[in-house]
Amino acid sequence: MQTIKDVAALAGVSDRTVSRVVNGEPNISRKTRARVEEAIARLNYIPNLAARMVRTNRSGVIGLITDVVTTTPNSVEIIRGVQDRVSQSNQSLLIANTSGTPEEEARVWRTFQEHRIDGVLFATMYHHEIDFDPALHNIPTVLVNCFASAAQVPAVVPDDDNGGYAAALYAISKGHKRIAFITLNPLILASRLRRDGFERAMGEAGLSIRHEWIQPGITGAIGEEIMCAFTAAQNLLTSAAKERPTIILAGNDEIAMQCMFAAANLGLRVPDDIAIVGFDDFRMISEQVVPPLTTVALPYYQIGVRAADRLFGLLAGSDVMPTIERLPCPLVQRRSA
Amino acid sequence: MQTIKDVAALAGVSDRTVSRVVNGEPNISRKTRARVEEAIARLNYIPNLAARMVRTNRSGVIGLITDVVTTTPNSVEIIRGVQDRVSQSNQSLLIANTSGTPEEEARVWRTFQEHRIDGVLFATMYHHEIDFDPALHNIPTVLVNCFASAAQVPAVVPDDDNGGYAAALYAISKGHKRIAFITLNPLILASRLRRDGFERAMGEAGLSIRHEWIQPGITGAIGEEIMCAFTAAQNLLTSAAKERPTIILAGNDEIAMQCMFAAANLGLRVPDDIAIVGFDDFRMISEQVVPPLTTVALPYYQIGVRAADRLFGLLAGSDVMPTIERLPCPLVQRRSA
DNA sequence: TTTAAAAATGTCGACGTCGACATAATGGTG
DNA sequence: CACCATTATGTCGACGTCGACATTTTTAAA
Repeated sequence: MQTIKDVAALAGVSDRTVSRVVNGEPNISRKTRARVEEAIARLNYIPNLAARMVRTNRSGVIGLITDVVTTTPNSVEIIRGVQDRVSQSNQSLLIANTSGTPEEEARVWRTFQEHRIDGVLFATMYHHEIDFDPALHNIPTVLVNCFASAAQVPAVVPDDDNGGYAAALYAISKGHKRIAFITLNPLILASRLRRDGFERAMGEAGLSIRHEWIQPGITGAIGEEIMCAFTAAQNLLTSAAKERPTIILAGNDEIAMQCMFAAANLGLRVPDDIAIVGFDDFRMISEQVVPPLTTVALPYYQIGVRAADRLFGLLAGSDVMPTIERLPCPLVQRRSA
Repeated sequence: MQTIKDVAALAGVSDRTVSRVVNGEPNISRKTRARVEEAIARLNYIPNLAARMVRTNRSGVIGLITDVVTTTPNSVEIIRGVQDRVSQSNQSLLIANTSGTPEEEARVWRTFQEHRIDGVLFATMYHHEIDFDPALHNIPTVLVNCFASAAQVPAVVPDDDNGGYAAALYAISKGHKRIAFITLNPLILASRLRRDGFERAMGEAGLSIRHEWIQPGITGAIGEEIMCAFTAAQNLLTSAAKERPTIILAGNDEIAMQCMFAAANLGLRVPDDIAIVGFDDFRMISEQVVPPLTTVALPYYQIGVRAADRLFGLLAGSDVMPTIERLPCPLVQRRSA
């Protein structure tokens, strides 16, 4: 592999001059720069970042730690957002996965420290609170899709509460009065937040909430969830037309999909007999279901971008935002409501 | 940050001895090792990989290049497989994304070369043939979910053909005679392969293929696909019971889902009136649809693991497999067929 | 033309680690 | 106890780059 010295020799200048050209430093004569660039091209010289790193003590690498990437496939969008932002700053992205176990997590942090990572994005695939002690790792960190209320760690999360609010508001604005809500697993934070938003909107609109119309669509301990949205929807929809809700807000798109199946099974048309609104905007479902799903979008891509953005801010010593930043979940109108 | 010399000073040995302990080299006396480890712990010393890299000229980092991660969320499984295998070998994973543009791709290769990456996994999110000139990059590379027939580049891909075969075989084994196939976009390689497998099985079973029962569920140029599976299924299912297929094999799970909606709309029960088999096993769909979908699983996780495995083989100079390795797509039995 | 300021280039060494080699301590053997 | 084979530890320098500083060249003002 060619080094800066080979280039220097060929161009007939000192290695330091080549270094300057490579790093775009000022005060290089036009002629010298041309000669050096010529030599670089001829030798196909490629700088050695490791060497630079040893010298400068900055790696230009950001680490992304994820827990169980697998559960929510759409959280790839977070990765994509992060990546776009990171490569825009000419940095690189090292990723690692804790599989959810503390041992693995420790190993990952260790590896990152060995790489002298500039900063870390710690992303979870469910929006939830975590135990996080920044002092333990000593690397600037931004939490993604999770937060630590004890410590003052910057975090970027979706605004589930306002998402639920938006869904309810939309239903109300369309004239619905009989509104049901099939929630996520109550053990999940997002479940509570989305429902809170829903109830807030209902309250503000002066609509009463019928408690038998708020049903969990998922139950069971985390890791062994049981999907019961189909049954819940079936129950909601079997009563006489006058008695049943005219719209179901679903805790997520899978639940919404099951509602659609329940409706179809009962011979009810969506959205005419029963309107349905999802949550998350998992395209694979929301766009492919028939009719396509009106849903509240989780801004995963934005979250990734913002998180990386804040990390760079942190590194530059200029992160000014509130510690926990909530990104809006916009309603995406399609045809199911 | 502490260096090996700080540790050496504290332990009262030479830096070289510390290095030996850190790297687990033999011939260190029990006592010395203990003293050094004590010092390491006390100082919280963490080796500097960059420095090691400069010295040894091996980075211990594998690069993963993906194209548009976003389109097929489930291909995260590939990443997860790669990651598990890579961290098992105590290497790290640098990932970057080309967004599908040649400029970005060039940039990514360049960055990887600067990092002196040991090897590259080049993954595409659709199974297809690519133009790939290994001489251009000069880094050991394994292709993932794609292949280059011109050059002799190791590749790991799903065996779509046998997947289609398995689906058809399953249908046949269940006594179905009237079998329809709603394909992927004919422009996609997987479409042809899956269909080939289907036709092979039909041929072997002596069943004739009714051409009006093979319909595309997706059409249009790549990047602007139009989903028409719902309509296709509707057409297939509106004829009288004696005249219509008893089972539909779908090109993927989204298509299968649309078939289920079409069936429901026509008042047909799955699987009693019409059985449906998907492809891909996108859990978000296949497990959540009602009834859950019998489908052919794309072994994405395995593909990731195998690809990384082969890359390490390549690096160790011992990759012996056939250039293009096809991983089986097993049928996952659920309740839609 | 002289002169000072600015621009362009060069010299040297350090970053943290480990390879090559040298040396010292230890343990058996005859 | 001398001797040699191990085993254990140390010395030195190089890896490729860039920071600090020095030197030379150019430019422009006096």
